[in-house]
Order: sequence, then C-alpha cells, then structure tokens
Amino acid sequence: MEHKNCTNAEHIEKAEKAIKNLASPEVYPPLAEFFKVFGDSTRLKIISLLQHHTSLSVCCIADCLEMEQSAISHQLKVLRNNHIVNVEKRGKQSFYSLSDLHVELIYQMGFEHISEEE
Amino acid sequence: MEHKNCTNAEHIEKAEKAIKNLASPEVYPPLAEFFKVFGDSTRLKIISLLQHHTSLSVCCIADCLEMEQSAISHQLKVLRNNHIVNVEKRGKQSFYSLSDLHVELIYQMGFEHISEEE
DNA sequence: CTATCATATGAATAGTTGTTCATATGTACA
DNA sequence: TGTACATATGAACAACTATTCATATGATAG
Repeated sequence: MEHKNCTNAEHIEKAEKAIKNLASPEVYPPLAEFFKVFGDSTRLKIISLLQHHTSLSVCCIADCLEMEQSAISHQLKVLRNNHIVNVEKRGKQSFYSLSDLHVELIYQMGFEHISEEE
Repeated sequence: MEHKNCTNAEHIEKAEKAIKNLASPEVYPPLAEFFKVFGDSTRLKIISLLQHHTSLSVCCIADCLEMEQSAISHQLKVLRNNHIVNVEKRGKQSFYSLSDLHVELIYQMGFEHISEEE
C-alpha cells in the first residue's frame, strides 16, 4: 500500500491494521452484485410477495404489483441469476419461490435498519 | 388489484393471499435506497475496513483502497446519508466508523450467501 | 495573516440499469 | 395443425451512478 494522502507514523500503523479487515479484491464485485439485487423497489416487492414459503407464477406477481409481465420477467431473471429465487415449471406456468432463508433474513434486517432511523 | 394477466379462480385466490405479504408501497423506495448502498464494491470495501470497531480518517481509507480522496469522500457521503457510518471530527481529520451492528451483520450474511453458491 | 493539510462538493462524463415495446419460445387444448 | 395462453428475451431509451478534475471550506501551525 502506498501512503499518498497521509504519511505520519500513526496513520501508517492504523492503515496497516485496518487493511487486514479487507477480503481479497475479487470477492467484492460479486458481493456488490448480490446486494444490488435488493436495491430496487420492484425486486423487493417480489421478494416480499414470496415470503413465508409462497410460490407464485409470473402473471400472478405481475397482477399483484400491477406491472407489465415483461418487466416482472426481466426482474425475475436478475433474481434467478443471483440465486435469490427458484423456478419450478409446471405446464405453461413458472412458479417462483425464495431460494433460501438468508434472503428473507437480509430483507428483514434492512427493514429493521430503516425503521430505527429517526 | 386488477387481474389483467390471469383470471382463473385459483390464481385470484393465490394473489389475494400473497398480497398480504406486501408492506405499504411507500416503504420500498427507502428500503431499496438502503440496500443500494451495499451494491458497490468501493462502499463494501469501506465497510470492510471499518469492521470490528475500526475508526479511520478519509485519507487513511483512500490509502488503504488506493483510490482518490475525492472518490472516497463522495462514497462516505452516501454511507452517511444512509446512517451506515458515523463521523467524528477531530482537528483537521474526520474519523469514520460503522454506525451499528446491523450493517456488519448484513454484510456478513451477503458474504455467506455468495460463498454457498456453486 | 498565510501556507499547508484534510475534507467536502459541484460539474462533467462514461457506464449501468429499469421499463417498454415488439416478438420469440414453449405448452396445452380443440 | 392451429390457436390461445404463459413466459422469456432483445433492442431502445430515459434515468441514475461512480469516478475524475477542479475548487471550495475549514482547521492548524508557523
């Protein structure tokens, strides 16, 4: 690490220590990608709908959110790619559900965090 | 709710039930805003650095991440606005730290989630 | 007061993202 | 086989975002 901004001894010591909290650089882009999925109202609403072991078809989600089928389908693809939902195809329809408990927990913690703000 | 996409009885019943999982519409934008903060590598690295009660100055963070002071300052503003970090000004410097445990937990859960994927 | 260091901020820009529209794929049923 | 339904996907566009550069603010030491 270069010390371009500050050069005093205390600074260097703190920096050397803090840098141990960092993971290897290649983990951050996929982690950011994962959190980015939660950073959109439509996707959060889809996650909401699928809480408590609910399994819904695409058209059902579109109706609940009063949005176009295509918009929902595009967002479900994002959720699928990030292993946040599972699909089960039955006949003409695709049923989506949350892939694991992590997702519901992260969603809940976000909820708690913003509720605590004044 | 309109049933524009599907109209059969089973669909309508499922939709009426699922819609109870939804919170009121105005909670989603701020929640998305909150998660969006985690959706960027630079901000995740800053959160990483500040883990375990670490408190760092702006220039120290810039040095650790080998990035421009200005870029870090802009991102710290985003983190501040979302109550993810606290600032304590001491003389010329501003020391940043994580605002509460939620942040560290959410970060950790994201980490676990992506680690579990094959 | 002035020079310097630390931080913050505004404007500009390149890159990304969510939605819509049009259309393709895939399934079921007559 | 043909038609209707359910879903997926590609292109286009407007809106947003992260970084850089230049500069402003603010504090301290001389």
